[in-house]
Amino acid sequence: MSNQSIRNAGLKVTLPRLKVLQLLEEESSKRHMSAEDLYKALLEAGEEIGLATVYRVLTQFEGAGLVVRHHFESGHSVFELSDDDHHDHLVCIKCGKIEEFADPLIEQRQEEIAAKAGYELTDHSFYLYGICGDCGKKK
Amino acid sequence: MSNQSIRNAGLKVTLPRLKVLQLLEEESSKRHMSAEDLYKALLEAGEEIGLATVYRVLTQFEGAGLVVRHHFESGHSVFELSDDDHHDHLVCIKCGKIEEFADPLIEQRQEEIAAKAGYELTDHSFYLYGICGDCGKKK
DNA sequence: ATCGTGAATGGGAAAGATTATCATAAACTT
DNA sequence: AAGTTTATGATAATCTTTCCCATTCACGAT
Repeated sequence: MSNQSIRNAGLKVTLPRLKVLQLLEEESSKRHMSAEDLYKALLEAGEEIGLATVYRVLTQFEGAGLVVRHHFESGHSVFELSDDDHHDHLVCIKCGKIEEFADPLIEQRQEEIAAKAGYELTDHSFYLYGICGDCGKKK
Repeated sequence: MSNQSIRNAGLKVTLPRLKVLQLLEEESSKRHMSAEDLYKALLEAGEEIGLATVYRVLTQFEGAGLVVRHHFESGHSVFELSDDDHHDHLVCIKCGKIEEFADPLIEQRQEEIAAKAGYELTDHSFYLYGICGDCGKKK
């Protein structure tokens, strides 16, 4: 339950935090949302929340490992609920559709590359951009 | 010569374009520079140039394939002179040092992943973050 | 070398995303 | 239930990038 997730993250359970987390739980698998997206959606749902609070809460959630921040190409951040099994993203540059994938072979290769260069790997950012099947047809 | 590169890109050879390109040729292998970085460096070198021009020129260079734009994690763009052989980046999160690497195995795997999902791959963004050998010692 | 024209420039205003400020309101402790 | 601390919300501020437009520049023709 969202309630516990927030507590486990070491954060007080407040209404704004709950609302943001619940919305992410509903939507995050369908689409990746920006702070603005979440703010508007909550307003439309009749919630009273400030944009600054949404930004703050998202930053805290990110720090606590509850959500993952992505940059994609647009420059601004979008967020996704973090699940345990890591995955990367395949983004359609026409319609914006996002598919997720996991590839153990690439994961392993990354470690090897980092090790060879004397780096201790902490994180990575990996996005594939292309044209999805649907968009490819109707050119 | 920078002169020809600009012409080949289908752009008029102007002083600002020359200066930006030359600065990238000197610095780009050492560090990746933002529009602001380039602007300041040119001012300090006594050049008269406007910030808006730097942004415009970089966007044109990117479109012409002369430079590559990276987002890294900071949110703002940095630029690198593009060379023919593609490579990705390994970034130290402590000191900011950047190493380049190329891995045919990963390149090939990307194609396979995209194909399996029905996507036609157009681009990708791949960064590894870690702690470099130097920074790892002096913890 | 000079001229004319369309394209490029520079400076400031504008836009978009995000963060800082601070008085008010909401949480947890007692 | 009261007090203390922390979070919130509205707005201002900041940062990066783009837009606007009068002036200047590059380059082909003279």
